[in-house]
Amino acid sequence: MNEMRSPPTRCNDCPIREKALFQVVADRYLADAESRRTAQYSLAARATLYQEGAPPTMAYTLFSGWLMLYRNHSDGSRQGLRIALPGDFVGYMPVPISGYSHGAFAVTQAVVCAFRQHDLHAMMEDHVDLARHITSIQAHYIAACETSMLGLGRKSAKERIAYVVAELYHRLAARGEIDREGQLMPFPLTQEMLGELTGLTPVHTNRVLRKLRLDGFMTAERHRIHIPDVGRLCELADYEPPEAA
Amino acid sequence: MNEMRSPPTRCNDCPIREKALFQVVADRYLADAESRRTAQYSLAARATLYQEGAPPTMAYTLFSGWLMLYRNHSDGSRQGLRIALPGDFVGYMPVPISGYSHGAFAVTQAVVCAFRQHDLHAMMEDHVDLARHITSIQAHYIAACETSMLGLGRKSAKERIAYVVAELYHRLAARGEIDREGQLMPFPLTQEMLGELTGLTPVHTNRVLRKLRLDGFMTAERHRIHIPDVGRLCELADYEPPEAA
DNA sequence: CGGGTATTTGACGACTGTCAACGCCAGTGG
DNA sequence: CCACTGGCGTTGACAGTCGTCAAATACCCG
Repeated sequence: MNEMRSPPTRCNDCPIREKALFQVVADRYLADAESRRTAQYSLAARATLYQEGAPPTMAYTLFSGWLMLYRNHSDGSRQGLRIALPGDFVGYMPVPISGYSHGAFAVTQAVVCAFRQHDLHAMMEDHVDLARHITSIQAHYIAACETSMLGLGRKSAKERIAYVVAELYHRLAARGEIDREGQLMPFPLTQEMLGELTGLTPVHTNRVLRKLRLDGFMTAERHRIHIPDVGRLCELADYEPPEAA
Repeated sequence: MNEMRSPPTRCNDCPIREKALFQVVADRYLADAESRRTAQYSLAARATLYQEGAPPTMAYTLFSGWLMLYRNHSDGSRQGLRIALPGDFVGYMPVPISGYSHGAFAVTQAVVCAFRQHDLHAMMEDHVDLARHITSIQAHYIAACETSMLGLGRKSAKERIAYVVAELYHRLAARGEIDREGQLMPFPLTQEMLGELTGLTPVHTNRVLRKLRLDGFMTAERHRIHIPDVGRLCELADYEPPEAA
């Protein structure tokens, strides 16, 4: 599918059991999953994982790195739909769907674990609640999409960018990827990608980032963002941090 | 929940079997469904079916009329997410979800059939492929949401409005609700609702509709729209009619 | 060090929102 | 039957956000 994708390898060096966030297959399915899972892939930064419209043969759990889900527009531009972080499950398409509804590419170098959709469907037969689990993952993705629609349709550029950053901050925090002081977050997205997620041009994204910096909300450096006051950023973004689990 | 909702009645006057588009419960589940289904509700135009954040006790199949799914914004405005047409299944939220991710209200007078979420979950245990069916409904909704995100983020007001109309045209056509000549479609949405769906203000929606009329794409009258050339409208909207089934 | 990618900035214009006012129409009550 | 009333649609003037075009700068990788 993409020359940047390295050949499949068995997951021996990265066994499923070590991935606390592996969403799809809970402990009870592990033996089953081990036998059905096909391979682990390593993706170079910018490599395509799957393309919009392609036959959905595989679904993936992200082990490491960031992915971006996107949708192409006929004018050549691209709308970012969602950033996938380690532990997220992407690319699942139930049977009557004949093509991926979106594309996915690696923002950073990334490692994914691939499942055949066919195997997942078979596993849903054997394990009733796996179906509910996948249904739940879909529902969470739906809620995120609805939130994005609200943002794209109603919020200003400043609020949309603040929202993307605030949400990523909390998703990273839940994974322990925010530093001790809670002000510095890794941020491998380019300004162009941030604009794709927020429906803005790269130029305007840059201007808004400057304004956010001047207003003291955040300082976007190379590959990371400093946030002096997360609460204030969330307030601007109208983002409600989820209840700590 | 809403004073405009009429008291529940049994479905005797509107048996499930007559609804060809009833998506959730295929023929094989009908006996089961009849016993579990609680009631049929009639909604007045503008009545709320369920509210964002409320405990998701019920899910609904729309029998007649139009619904609009929406999400409230903190500034008091509202983002339209999707129009539900007869046969559509709305409001399903899997177990870990504690509140509806969006609200729904009746655009026109409407009749829905209500299922307890609890019963649906139980039915998914007994009927394996019902789970897949619901998963598939979710996936179609996801694809629609992704398409909307692309529109809200990348398309002009003219294209977005054209898209909503073109999509509704084809969904109505599939239900046989377009007249013989294929140019006149029912359209109960107010311009304000159309603006909510497209992320526009009512005023600008009106201006764009005028421009679409001047350019010969459509004539929006009271409760209906005339489309002289559907193909040209779809081209403007960048809408691909689904393969005729 | 060189070349490509990413960021930054300015000037300008188009698109869309805001505010305000008016007209149209259907339903209501006298 | 008619006046009233509220919702919806329409239009104008104006402002602000955001996109486009262009160019310069900064940064990374080889």
